[in-house]
Amino acid sequence: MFAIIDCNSFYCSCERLFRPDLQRKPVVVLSNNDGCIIARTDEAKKLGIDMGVPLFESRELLKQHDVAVFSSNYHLYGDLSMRVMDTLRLLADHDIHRCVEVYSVDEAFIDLSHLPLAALRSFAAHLRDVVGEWTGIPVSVGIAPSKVLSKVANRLAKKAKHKTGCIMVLDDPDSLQEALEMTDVSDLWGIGRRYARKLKEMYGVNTAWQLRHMPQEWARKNLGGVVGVRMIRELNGEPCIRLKDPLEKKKMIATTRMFGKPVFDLAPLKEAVATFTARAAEKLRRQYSAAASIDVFVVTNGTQSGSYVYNPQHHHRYGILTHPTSDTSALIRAALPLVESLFRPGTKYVKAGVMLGGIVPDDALQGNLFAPAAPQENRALMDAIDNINFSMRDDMVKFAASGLTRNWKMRQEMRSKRFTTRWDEVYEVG
DNA sequence: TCTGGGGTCCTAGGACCC
DNA sequence: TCTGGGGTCCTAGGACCC
Repeated sequence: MFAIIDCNSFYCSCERLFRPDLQRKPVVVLSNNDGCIIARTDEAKKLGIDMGVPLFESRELLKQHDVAVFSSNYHLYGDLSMRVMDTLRLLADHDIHRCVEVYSVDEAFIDLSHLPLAALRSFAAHLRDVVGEWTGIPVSVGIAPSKVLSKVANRLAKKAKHKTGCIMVLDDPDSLQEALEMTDVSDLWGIGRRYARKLKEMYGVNTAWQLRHMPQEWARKNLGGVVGVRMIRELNGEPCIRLKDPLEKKKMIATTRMFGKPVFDLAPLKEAVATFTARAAEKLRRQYSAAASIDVFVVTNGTQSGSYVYNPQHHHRYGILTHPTSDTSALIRAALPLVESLFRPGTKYVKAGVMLGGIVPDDALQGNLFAPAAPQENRALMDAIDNINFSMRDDMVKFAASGLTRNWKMRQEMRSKRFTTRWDEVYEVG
């Protein structure tokens, strides 16, 4: 059996921790750049505020109902996420390295195959209560024989909080059938917009229960090959998607941002890309990896005539490094010529980003026959910079190419304080 | 005026090899 | 003039996730 533990309205719950006055009030959190709404409490959902809608479209509604609006505060959410995950690991401690998979900032799977069926419900309640007590974050728990089914359980637990106490265990055929009949295919983990539409319009498959009875060979042809086959098997209670090893490293590392205001010149564009490269390199070093390729992209908002149409155009270019590296200066040296070659004067740029690929462990760097050996002496310098930036303040030490002006940086007008990670912003009591 | 950021897995198809 | 079969590696692009 698998459990999925999911924090309820995670970002909003984080904000509420430091604003108890908002406990029963509608709260929303905005995406970077205060662009759109990416988290809502139940109260906000009830007002008809949808996920992902642009802020400017819902301003009226928010004002009308006195909704509390926050810019996203990733320092805070990241720190609270760590506390929740640490708690889960502690509670599931029989094999600390294999049994908890942190799936996202607010979700974790736990492998419960060692527990007797009769113990599942009380274990779930224990998780919910202890996490709530220690971190202040409310969570929902779904338990079922496969990951896909546990997500189904979790969703239903959350939908009827008062009835379920945020816990649902699907451990017998009847409860499983009932749950799958109540679940629209579009609400399944792994069925997105496109497949949901295809399933309904072409095949008349509307519920998870119906999908469960489709043949595997049909799924192989029409639902993304082996991905579709796995979906059918998971729905039938046969686990096909294992827990991921927590030591696995990322295969791609990206840092991308919308600009606070549009950029027209090469200089700030280069500054931005250098800054993103430095950030991506930090992430790379944090997992003890090196990258062999770098991809730079810029986004223009397309042609604009008459009424405004959001029509982003991506342009990218990539370079291969002579040998894999995690050295910020080497990566910036590779990135800047790519920006230069992408740049077109007179163009309005709204976003840019850097993606590192060809990621390998940095302790086993393969030599390049045609290039000098990889310079590793910068590693100590890089570590020093990382330590200073982590403990003192963001970007206390940075590369000159990153610039000092940063006119392009994002807007965050309604950000709460970083209560838990910055001494000068720590929460004050009475 | 204004629309996030960071990932994963899979498949098809081309280049290349023996 | 004829023109196989089996494999690997890489990239682009599609679909999905939170």
